[in-house]
Amino acid sequence: MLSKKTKYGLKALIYIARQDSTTPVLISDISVNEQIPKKFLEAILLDLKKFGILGSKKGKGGGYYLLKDPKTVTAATLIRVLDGPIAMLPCVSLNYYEKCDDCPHEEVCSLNKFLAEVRDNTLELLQHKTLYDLTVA
Amino acid sequence: MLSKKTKYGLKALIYIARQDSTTPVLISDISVNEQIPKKFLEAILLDLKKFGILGSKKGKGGGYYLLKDPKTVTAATLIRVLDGPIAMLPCVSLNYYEKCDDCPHEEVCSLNKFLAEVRDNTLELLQHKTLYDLTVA
DNA sequence: CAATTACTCTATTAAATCTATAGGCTAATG
DNA sequence: CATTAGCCTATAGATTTAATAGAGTAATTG
Repeated sequence: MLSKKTKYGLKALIYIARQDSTTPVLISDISVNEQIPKKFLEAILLDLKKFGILGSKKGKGGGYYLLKDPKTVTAATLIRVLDGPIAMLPCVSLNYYEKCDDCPHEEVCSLNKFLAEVRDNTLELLQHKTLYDLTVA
Repeated sequence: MLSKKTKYGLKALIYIARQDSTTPVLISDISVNEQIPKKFLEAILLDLKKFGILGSKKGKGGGYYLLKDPKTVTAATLIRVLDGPIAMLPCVSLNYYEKCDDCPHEEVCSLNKFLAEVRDNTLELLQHKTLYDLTVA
């Protein structure tokens, strides 16, 4: 299951992507309209800024805005940034790989093989769905 | 990500399914060979028993054994029993559905629509992979 | 029938993660 | 220079995860 952080983050991004891209969007605006706790949202947006997805502007007329074309931002990227690994086990993660303590031979572990298949299957979908797709759906 | 409980449970089931089905398998046997903390494993197997997947026998010659044909037990069922929902959000879960507090109109929520698609995609794979498949892979 | 074996039940706990809030600070605008 | 709005640090409650301890119960076997 995705964390609330991830759900909030995705909703916020969709919200921002749907607005007129020439003016920044207020945190409080998103908070009210998407029913996301404001302070929690602040932290999430800051995170998305650190990863280069959002930019921000302080002071009057400030707020958050997209740094990238929504058509180039995939759901896979967003979920990884917000939630972490997409894979079901660390030993099968492409971006957050970790060996299992148990499991002496990963190459012949049937669970590993199976979950790699699940990962590829999910990734195929997540990598072709963009933020833009989510704004028009 | 799957919990360790789930990983251990799946490994234990695969281990049991690979043994001669006429004699029960010892907890300690599984624990040693699959490197799973014994006490933790006890609780997991008990869980799988409650859900009717495993049966058990006490005393000498006792242990755990499958109650079902491995070809009829799907990965989807096992993950649900051990880990819970397969869906990425409660509002998109078939077996553990819960409405989002935020989100006034689920029908027009693009996140809901998208994650339902992800769920169907994953389920398609998980429902066709059986415990038997995992034992021979 | 008693000793042994092996699963069962209850309880507890340490650690990690998630969710959320508080309050002061800094930068931009007009 | 006052106001606006994001930034930073700290904290904290709740929940979940992972694991352990120890006594209890049922089945087998000699």
